[in-house]
Amino acid sequence: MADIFLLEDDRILSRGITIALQKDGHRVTAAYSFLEALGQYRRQKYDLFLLDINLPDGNGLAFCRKVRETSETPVLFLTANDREEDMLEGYGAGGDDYIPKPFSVEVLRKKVQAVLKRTLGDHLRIRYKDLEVDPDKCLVWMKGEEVHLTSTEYKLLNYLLQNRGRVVTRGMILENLWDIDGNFVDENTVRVNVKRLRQKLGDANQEYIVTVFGMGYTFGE
Amino acid sequence: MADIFLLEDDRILSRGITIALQKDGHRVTAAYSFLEALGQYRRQKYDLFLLDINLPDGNGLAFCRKVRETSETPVLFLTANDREEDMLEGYGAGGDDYIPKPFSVEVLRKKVQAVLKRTLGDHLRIRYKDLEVDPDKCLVWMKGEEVHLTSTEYKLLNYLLQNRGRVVTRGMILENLWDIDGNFVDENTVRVNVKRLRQKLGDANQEYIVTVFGMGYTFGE
DNA sequence: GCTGCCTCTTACAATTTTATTACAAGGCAG
DNA sequence: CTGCCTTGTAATAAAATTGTAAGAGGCAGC
Repeated sequence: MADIFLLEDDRILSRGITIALQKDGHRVTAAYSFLEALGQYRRQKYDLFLLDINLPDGNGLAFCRKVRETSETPVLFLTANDREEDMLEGYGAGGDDYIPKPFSVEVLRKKVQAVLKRTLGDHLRIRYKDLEVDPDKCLVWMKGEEVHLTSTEYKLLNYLLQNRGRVVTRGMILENLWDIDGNFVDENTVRVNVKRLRQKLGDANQEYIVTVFGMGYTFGE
Repeated sequence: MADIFLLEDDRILSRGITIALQKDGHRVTAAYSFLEALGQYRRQKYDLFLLDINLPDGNGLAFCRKVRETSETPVLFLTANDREEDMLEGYGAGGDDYIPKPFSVEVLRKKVQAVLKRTLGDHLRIRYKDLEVDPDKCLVWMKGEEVHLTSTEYKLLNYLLQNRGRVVTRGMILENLWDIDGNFVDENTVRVNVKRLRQKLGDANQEYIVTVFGMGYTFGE
């Protein structure tokens, strides 16, 4: 299961690719033009970019370079088989592989699978809307931007994520995140930390951490 | 995966070779003239030199001798097929093999692969930015300069490298690098050793060893 | 609107965590 | 033994985090 960004102007082909990949459990975000892609791709982290090279209003290669400026996310190019120079340039722009058109769905799935296996491994990231959490690195991203959290904030976020769909009271949070050894901590402590977390996540409107009046907090929804 | 230095004045050919080798997972640094090569090649360690013999401003053979003064790094020559004397001279200058022009990309890849297999074996060097580590020889280079590390520092660096992408706590480091036989060592020991390592690596800005406040350390990123 | 309760927000000081430095004990080669 | 290098400890400085308290803002019931 991975997040895949697809840039392909042929809508019918795009639809086909999307369906094939979704069948494999991936989430696909499709863009149909260079400009649209530029506007969209930063809104979330992706595990793989699938880029058509020839676009009516730009070039997939340029887009690849743009991606490469800030990340190592793998890139697969879709290109007409007879345009060998495109293929070569694809590697030049930092692409990981290419799929010559026309291609069978099987080839596409295999290539995608291979790249994902190589790059993701068993590495698992948690995503919700524009939020992304990497439990291994203890890193958090919001709209693609890395957000620095303190360990308390990180633990708090993690706790809320693990209890998604449930309302957790401040008491529960205190019990789980603060070692209560007779050393009492004010419940307001939780409020302050929630506030700080919200601030760092840019979550003024409680899209992520939602207050349930009289109860506590819940994540999302 | 290896670092390859390419000296070839024909830019189109150079580009093609670069792309082909990158496809095989190698990193290629290209120089287009004798002088440029002289200035560049010391900035990093390479696993293989690919040298054109005929250059407008110098000679690949001379460059090869220069390389041979300080290292045993393998050298492959690119030479026009009809200049047999070049080929012979190539071996004289310390070259390991030659590839007659014009050559197909396949031949190039095979020869490169063969040489690397022979010289590197499964020997794997770790590189990150300007840092290079040879786990077999326990040697470390920074910006091409060898850095002397004590065994503790080396073990520490290695541990961090092996856990790249993960945050390791001071406790984990202690458990793994210090034989805790009831003989307790202060956690600050780790801090001090990290400090010493950073100093030797010239890593004042934590580009390599990054502190994760409240957690521990992580390598890179 | 008013009241009482719940939640948010803010600034600040205390605490915790990390970095730095100096020093002394131990080890090893000559 | 002597000198040099390594390495842990402890003390100090620097940096970052975190709890508290107090006031502001909301919400529900009346």
